Amino acid sequence: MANIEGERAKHRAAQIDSIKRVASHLIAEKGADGLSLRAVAREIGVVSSALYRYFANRDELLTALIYDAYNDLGASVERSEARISRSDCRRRWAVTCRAVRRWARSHPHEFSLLYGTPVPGYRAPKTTIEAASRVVIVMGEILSDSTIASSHGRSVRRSRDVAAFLDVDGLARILPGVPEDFYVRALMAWTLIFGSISFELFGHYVGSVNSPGRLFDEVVEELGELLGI
Amino acid sequence: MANIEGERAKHRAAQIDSIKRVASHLIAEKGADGLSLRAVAREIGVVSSALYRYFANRDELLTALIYDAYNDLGASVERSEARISRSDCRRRWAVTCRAVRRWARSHPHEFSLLYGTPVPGYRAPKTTIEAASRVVIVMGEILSDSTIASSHGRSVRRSRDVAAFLDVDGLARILPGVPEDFYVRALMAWTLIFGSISFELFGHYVGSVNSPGRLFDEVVEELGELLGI
DNA sequence: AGGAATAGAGAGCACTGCTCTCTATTCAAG
DNA sequence: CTTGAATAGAGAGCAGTGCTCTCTATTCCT
Repeated sequence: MANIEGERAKHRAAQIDSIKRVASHLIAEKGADGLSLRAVAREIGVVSSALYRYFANRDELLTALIYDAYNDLGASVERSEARISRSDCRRRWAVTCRAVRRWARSHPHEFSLLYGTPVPGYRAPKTTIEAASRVVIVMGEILSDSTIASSHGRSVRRSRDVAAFLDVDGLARILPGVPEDFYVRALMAWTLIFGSISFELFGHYVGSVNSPGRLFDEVVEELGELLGI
Repeated sequence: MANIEGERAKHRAAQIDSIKRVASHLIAEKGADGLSLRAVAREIGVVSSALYRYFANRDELLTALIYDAYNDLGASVERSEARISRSDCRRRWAVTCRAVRRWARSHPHEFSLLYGTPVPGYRAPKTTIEAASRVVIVMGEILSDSTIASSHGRSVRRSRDVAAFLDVDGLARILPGVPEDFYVRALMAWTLIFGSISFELFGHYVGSVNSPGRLFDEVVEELGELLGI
């Protein structure tokens, strides 16, 4: 079972790769709605029913592509961030945020797939969530490092018991060393970064923002201050 | 031409109404992807080709529904905000933001239609943009009123020349009396309010936020402070 | 009253996701 | 090495989609 050397197993892996590659191109060109199994089959020179040997249905293929896209985004952001000196938290923060935006702008349809309207009912296989966390983890590390380094006494609003509405255990794993008072602001930063990019890509800034990139940089800086980075 | 009294004109208006009503229900139940012209036709007891007498294609019907949804959201938010004393800007701000969230949660598919992945290529007929502005206008008025009332000297980051990347004319119309230094923060607030709701509805808070409502309230308050409301 | 505009019916085209059956190939165990 | 099982793909077919075209009945306007 699952003989990795067999001719069949090899062919299978290659086919799955082909399917995902072609499907990925289709999505990049025409968006998730434009992804048609029949078009994929046509492209790789096979009849449409053959695809069902590899993916039970369209949603399953889409889920696989979502997983890959999260990993692509994550890897891209990790690479950019890794190039910056660990001690320069401000720059790490700015570079990380800009890397997210750059990926989003060069993969608009994939970004929509990840952060736009969810396509299936739910799309929360555990592996997907894990892949989705990669960007968040990078951001969390920066905040952690900066908090530890500066032990700043920056005033944070009266904290209220954050444990009442946040999953403090989960957040503590992403934000080690960061006081709970900061959790709300950290979530705000995460949300606003992706919210800004969505607003830009989805056209909501048309008519009020001429250079979304400049605004984004301002937002990143403002958030850096709010977080004490 | 356009005789509003004629039997035909009356029937036409009624049919358009029926179509939109049925289509709206379909979207509310199954989302924009689940909207099928044939299903609408079936429901109102007419053959599918007849619908093309009223809407040139699916996108045009969708655009009409988007327009209506923007207006429904706008009217709902305006109603809530109007109930608060004009002088109590903090409360007006909180109530307005909560009204947006309440509408979004009771109309999740419509919210996705407006603020999720854009469906056609572009959807920017002028009337739609106008309808979309209603919520923004309410928010802008609150910020204006609070700025004028308090003439606070709250410290805002070095301003940079905002005119270089924002449409200051357009923004000045929405934010009369608000100094340009605040424009970036105002845009941040707008973006974060809708970004938070998107993250909640699209499932990105699963695993880190237990009560999105509580988090939302915190965010609203934090934004209020950032804006000096 | 008669010609023009309109609403709807109905057939049809090209496309979709998906299922089912049937054949050819590879695999793995005797 | 052979033989029976597992697998990949082909091909037909079903039910659904958006949309177009033609044809008929009704309303409108002059």
